[in-house]
Amino acid sequence: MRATDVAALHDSVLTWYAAHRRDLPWRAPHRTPWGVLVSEVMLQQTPVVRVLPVWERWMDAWPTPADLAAEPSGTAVREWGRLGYPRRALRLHAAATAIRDLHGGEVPSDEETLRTLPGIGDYTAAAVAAFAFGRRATVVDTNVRRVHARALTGTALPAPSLTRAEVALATSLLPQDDAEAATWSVAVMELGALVCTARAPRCGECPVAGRCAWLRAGSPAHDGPARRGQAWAGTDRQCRGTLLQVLREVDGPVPGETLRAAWPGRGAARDASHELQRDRCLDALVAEGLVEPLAGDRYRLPGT
DNA sequence: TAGCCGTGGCA
DNA sequence: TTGCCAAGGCT
Repeated sequence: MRATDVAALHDSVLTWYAAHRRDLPWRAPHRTPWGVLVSEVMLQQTPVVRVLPVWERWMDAWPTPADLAAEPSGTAVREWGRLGYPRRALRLHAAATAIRDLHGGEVPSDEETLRTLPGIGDYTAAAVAAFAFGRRATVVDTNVRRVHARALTGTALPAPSLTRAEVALATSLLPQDDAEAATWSVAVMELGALVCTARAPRCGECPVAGRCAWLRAGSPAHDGPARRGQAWAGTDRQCRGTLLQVLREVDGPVPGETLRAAWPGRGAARDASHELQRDRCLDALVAEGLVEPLAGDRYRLPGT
């Protein structure tokens, strides 16, 4: 893109963002780097509306990494509630412990160090560096990828997995100034979340519609390989979720009998293969540290 | 690297 | 109703 086109793109999106941005608590002026980090982990594959109440509770209970690290890991898993992917809670607890023990209790500000923390990958490291510390970092999430795919590449959806070319494109669009770069990143993400949505984009409200390559091409349908749906009914994921839900909702240790009765439910679905699946999933949860086995065939969330 | 890892709302 | 999707990370 020509420099003048990039500048016009910046102006359009930043002006739109200033007028339409949501006042999310992790964007408030008094936010802390820890609050930003917690929000970014919770937001991984999880909608904002579901994160909001859990984030508020977590920040009230554990305003610093050391506060969370002082708890048993199972407490983090319990307070994670139904956000999904509960291993994130475990990793967040481990990250808090590492921050306390290895980084003087302060969230690191550079991407490289952030990436060493459990549960912090390329996206989250860049997001924390940018949004918590105002660093110039290339933030590429699913929203950014979709906006770039449409507005610049002209396709309905990005490729299944992130490519080097996409990262290079995002970097090429990043303003030189640190603070402006961070605002640009969150603005593009917000545009993707509110206007340039996956299923029914609101092109009539889009500040970039006039220069959108996808619109100009006639909004062609996605022509790549169909996206693989994630199976659910009867899968290990459902089984693990069911077992963990029992442990979350009960205070203290649960008899193995109670746990086993939760899967696969009642009636004809109960057979030997389901029991094998159930036992395999429980073993895996224990191996991953999400469940702690106790003497006398009892189980609990670790340390609780 | 492709597959796995939760959960719930919406078109 | 059901498949798709939501601020990914890990192996």
